[in-house]
Amino acid sequence: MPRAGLDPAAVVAAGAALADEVGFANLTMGLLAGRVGVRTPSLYKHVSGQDDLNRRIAVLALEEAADAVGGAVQGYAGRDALAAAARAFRAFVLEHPGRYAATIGQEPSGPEDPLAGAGQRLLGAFTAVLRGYDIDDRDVNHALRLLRSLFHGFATLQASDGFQWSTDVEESFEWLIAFADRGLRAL
Amino acid sequence: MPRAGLDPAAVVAAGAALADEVGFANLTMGLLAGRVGVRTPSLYKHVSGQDDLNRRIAVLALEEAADAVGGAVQGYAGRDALAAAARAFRAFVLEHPGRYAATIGQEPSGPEDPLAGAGQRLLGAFTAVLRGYDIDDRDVNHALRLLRSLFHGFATLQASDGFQWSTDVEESFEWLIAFADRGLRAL
DNA sequence: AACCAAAAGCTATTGCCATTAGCCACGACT
DNA sequence: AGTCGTGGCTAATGGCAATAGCTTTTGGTT
Repeated sequence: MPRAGLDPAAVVAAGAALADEVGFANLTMGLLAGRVGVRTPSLYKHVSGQDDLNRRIAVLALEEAADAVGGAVQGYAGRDALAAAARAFRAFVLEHPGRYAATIGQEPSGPEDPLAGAGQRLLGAFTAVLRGYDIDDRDVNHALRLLRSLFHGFATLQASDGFQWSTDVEESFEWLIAFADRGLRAL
Repeated sequence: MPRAGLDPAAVVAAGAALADEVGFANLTMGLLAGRVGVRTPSLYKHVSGQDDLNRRIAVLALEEAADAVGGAVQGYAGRDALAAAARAFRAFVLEHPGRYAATIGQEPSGPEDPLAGAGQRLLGAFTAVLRGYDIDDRDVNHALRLLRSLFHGFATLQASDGFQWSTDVEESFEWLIAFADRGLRAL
């Protein structure tokens, strides 16, 4: 039996890719094992179980999302930055619905949890967007939560194809960006 | 063996209550059976399986949410209506996290699906809120999606205790309502 | 009042999935 | 060449969903 040359990172990456393909809810250890060319119990040499796998996928997703949003914002400010961040975030969720779903309902066990760090990085990317607006210090946290709620809500509703989002979703999203921009400028 | 006197509605109601208590992810057929005083296979006389149960819980949750929001809005208009709807929706999600979680990721199979009808009712309650604002017909749908995204996002992030929402979540929520109100009035 | 069919329970069983135990081969390093 | 940790394997366990098939209650009909 030749070695498969796996390591935790490879297993997690494959798990994330598989989750995107088959849906997070349908990600099983057996399916993942088949994908990486190994029998199920062998996966336990790299991750300690399904919970661990899920958490690691969530961390990966948050880091990638933070990179995507952070990268998209580079060189922009104000409305342009907001639009870039929003589009990047939504694109990420739609392209990687499985790994993003892994982040829902995960909460960091403590400040040392990698999940907390990854979450902070994503939040930081949105904070950068807010710096382009003239917002009172007291309002920054509220505004941050607003943006997070708005984008998370829109992306997840669309990803689950919630309710007859039949047409012009793009248009609605652009409208939403404009709405948020007007509101933030008016503070 | 005395009959337990169950019917589908009772099973679904008990399932929803149990989901609120133990979390939607931990709702199992065995647990529900124990709760209603019956052995597991007997549940299958009332619901066709776990998927069916989940969908029915989701329908119940959407109907209840629609009732809560619709009722709260009665007699109010404009900002008052918006605030009432927002608070009612959030209160519902926080009081019934399990059944609300059942609605996430469910998509109606067709226009005949009860899930579609229940979703429409909830949407209708929010539409009523928008009537209190002077919104161009072309924008109504966008605004509806905005509100749905905003409230869904906020509620689910808080319910999953997303990111250190440590304190002053109430304040953030009121801030968010004010933000949306200003934006809608400015249209 | 007796009867009977449908409904609603039950036990037993199957099969899938996560997880653990314990064995064995590969291969890097001495 | 020897050795030892790592990463793979088979086998087994336990939980859960689901199905099969039997039995009892129940409510309506004669």
